[in-house]
Amino acid sequence: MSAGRKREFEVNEALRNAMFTFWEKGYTGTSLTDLTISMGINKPSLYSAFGNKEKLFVSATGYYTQNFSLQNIAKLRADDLSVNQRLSNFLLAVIETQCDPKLPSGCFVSLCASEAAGECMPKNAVKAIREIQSDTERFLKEFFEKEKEQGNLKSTININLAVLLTTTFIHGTASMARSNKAFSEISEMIRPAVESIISL
Amino acid sequence: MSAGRKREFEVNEALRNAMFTFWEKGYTGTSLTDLTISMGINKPSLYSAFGNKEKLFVSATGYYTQNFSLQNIAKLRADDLSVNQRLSNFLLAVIETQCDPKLPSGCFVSLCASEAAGECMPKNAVKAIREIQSDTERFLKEFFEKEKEQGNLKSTININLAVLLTTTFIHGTASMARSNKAFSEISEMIRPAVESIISL
DNA sequence: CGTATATTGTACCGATCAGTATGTATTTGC
DNA sequence: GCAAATACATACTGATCGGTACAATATACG
Repeated sequence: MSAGRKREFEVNEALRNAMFTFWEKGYTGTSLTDLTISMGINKPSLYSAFGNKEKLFVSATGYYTQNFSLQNIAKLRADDLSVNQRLSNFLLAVIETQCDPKLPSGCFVSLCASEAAGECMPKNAVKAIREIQSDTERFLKEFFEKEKEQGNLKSTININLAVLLTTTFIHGTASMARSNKAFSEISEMIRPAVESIISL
Repeated sequence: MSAGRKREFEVNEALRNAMFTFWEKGYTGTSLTDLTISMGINKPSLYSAFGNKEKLFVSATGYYTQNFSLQNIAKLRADDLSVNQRLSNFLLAVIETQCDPKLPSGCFVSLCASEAAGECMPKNAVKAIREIQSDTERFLKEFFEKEKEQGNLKSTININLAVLLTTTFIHGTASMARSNKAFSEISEMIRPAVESIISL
């Protein structure tokens, strides 16, 4: 082990809190002061551990992917369930996250992606968010393609449209959750949404 | 007419450009400098004509309502068309606006509503955005209720769910437009979306 | 014309932005 | 115990934030 004073905070825990702050306020809306407060450290510690605001944001997107995105995506892969059940469970998990009172409302990715279009975010921050989006699209595409191959969906299904309907629904529910619509109401939409996708 | 030097800019045109800037960058992301540039005036002119940034934003939401929201809502009221056609035309108009290359991408209301949840927007700005949202919900609710009364929808339809599905779809497509999805793809979703709502 | 009124441009205000220099405290290796 | 290395806390940087004071300019009305 190298010499030097020991770090007095958990990097991963600080990163988690940083991600929550970005999730709540967006990239531009989050100040360095917001971050140092939520992370419980001061600026020099932040800069030495994470580089700068942009790099911290990129790290935060990685944290989100590992601890939120991928856990929802996993719901698509429960082999013993029907297509309908798997897609429904996936959407339910997404909406639970969006409405969880212990988390910021809505969706971290959806919020920052909309912000990114305004061109007031640094390049690598935009890139990181775009990558989560394209990853999600790819996972959904693979899901629908596999189900189609296995005969669980119509052979005429338009897969690109199915993916787009799914992501559109997720971003829509994120917006509703962000506007404080109740989980009980939002989750009611899963059934009609899934049916319209599956019957394509 | 009162004495004094004449204003060298059109208030309504300046307001329009201010609204476009908020639409592009959100409330927090838009600086006074952004505004004075897009409006083609300098700060004292802005403050004398519009009060301050918050009041300018409130005025901008009014401009949006009059010139964008209400024009789309009008599509719901074409008496000679079927429910399906009216709702489809409404959604098509919304998506055309969201994807119009001459306008900022996505939806002004959706963007600012998501931003508002982060609590970095002044009170009256939040209030103005929330009012546009509740107005839209009220118009949609009236639309579905009237159609139900007239027997154009099932008597068992869940109207609150129909409204929520519609607004969720709109906010979802706004997010897609903001992520540069093509109009041709987004508009393809109208048919399945409308069918799932109408068949409730 | 002269005066009151309104808008303009410039230059400024304190506060906050992202980011850093510097000195002190703490740890390891020798 | 001492030197090198790392992290901490404080205080600072120039730039930009929203907002304004002030003087110059232009208009209407007496």
